[in-house]
Amino acid sequence: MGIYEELQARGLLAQLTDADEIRDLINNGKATFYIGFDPTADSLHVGHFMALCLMKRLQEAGNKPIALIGGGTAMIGDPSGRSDMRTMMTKETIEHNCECFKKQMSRFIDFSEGKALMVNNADWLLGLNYVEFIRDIGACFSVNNMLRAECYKQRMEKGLSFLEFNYMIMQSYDFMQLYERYGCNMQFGGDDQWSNMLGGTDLIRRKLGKDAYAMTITLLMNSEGKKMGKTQKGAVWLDPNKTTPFEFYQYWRNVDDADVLKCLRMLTFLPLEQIDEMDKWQGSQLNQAKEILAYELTNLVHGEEEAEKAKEAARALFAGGGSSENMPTAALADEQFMDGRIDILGILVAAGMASSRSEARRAVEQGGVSVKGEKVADIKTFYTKEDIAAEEFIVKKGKKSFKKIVIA
RNA sequence: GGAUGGAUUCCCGAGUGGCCAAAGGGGACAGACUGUAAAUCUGCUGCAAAUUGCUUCGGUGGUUCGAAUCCACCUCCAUCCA
Repeated sequence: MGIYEELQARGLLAQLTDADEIRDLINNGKATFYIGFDPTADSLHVGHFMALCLMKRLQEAGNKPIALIGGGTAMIGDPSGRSDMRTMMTKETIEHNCECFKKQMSRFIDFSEGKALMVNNADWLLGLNYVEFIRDIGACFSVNNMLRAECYKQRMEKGLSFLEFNYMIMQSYDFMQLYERYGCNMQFGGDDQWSNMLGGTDLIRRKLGKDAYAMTITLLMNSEGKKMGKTQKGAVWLDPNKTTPFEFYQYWRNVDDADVLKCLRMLTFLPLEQIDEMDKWQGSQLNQAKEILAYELTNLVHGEEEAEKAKEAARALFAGGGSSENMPTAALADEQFMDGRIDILGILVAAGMASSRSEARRAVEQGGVSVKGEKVADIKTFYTKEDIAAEEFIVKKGKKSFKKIVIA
């Protein structure tokens, strides 16, 4: 089975410009491909993770990946899949984000000995001369065609600025640059990138008279059709300082029944036979599959040690037993105590389990808070430093939110 | 540049002088039921020293005893015309 067939079996392939040609290229290690990452935040998230996995798989199959960091395109902002305009980022922020991306990517992709490249499109985009550029490149794009592209259609109602309208052209130009500079003949990306990617293959055909290919991977959607990897608090990040390994683990541990197998196939590197076996599991047995999913992904992103810790902590909290050693912890500083004591609302806020005392109050009043396994009935319950230091002080809010409280 | 419509709380959206911390829905959070799932039902959803007080309805001023609501100017957005 070639890599193409494997990707297909995992349900990753979405749209391809030329299936036969692409199969031949990637199965035989003849592809030099690129995936673009726009540095819109200071950490990669789950969406990027899929792309990184794809790079890794293809690299292992002998193809050469180019990670393109969009230091230039980020100045514009991709309107695809957006209902509103992106906030403009400063150059400094973008540069900082680029640095963060580089670090995180090297965990997944082997950049040694020219096995992979990392480039920044700021290198060729920022120095462009406007008039030259639109004469040379802009002439190749039909506005009529562009407006028909799905990514702009959605924006026609809410409004689209000329700035963002240019995004497709920039991305197409990137592809052409990479083709000329590094012989890059393929572009991969999320399915929402399809029209931008086609712009690139078209441009290469028009300007260079050469063929290049594009392929998109399925976006990871849950059974309700929403993009996965987002929580109410925002994205699920790969940076442990933004999303702790425990939170990361819990995110996957809690996916819907309907989504577990899909996630296993698309995100993990487990052999397909093993996943097919799990496909037969039903009902509460799926809980095991979720544990495997959570463990595997945490292992990939944060390493085995963190994955073990997260698993241990989760078992301690939910299944009883296990050690509480690795449980998420919040430390209270001296100034958070008044006369040597602190009330339950203060603890909840200090531990980040409630965003305001009002919110904490509601949680307590509704019977959702317990300390050391006992429900807290009164919002005026106080604890002294000694209470907290004496034995393990575990605060639980709701069913899934736990923190071990310690004194700083 | 001109005409018209618009900006309300996490989101959508009602409110057009006091009865408004602001209907309704969604989401989130908490409770019941469960398998750390889904569905369902209930509660709850600005902040706080909490039967009270304080700060919110794009911005800045004004009218008024009293403004999300009226007036002026400004900013941003949409639609049509150029």
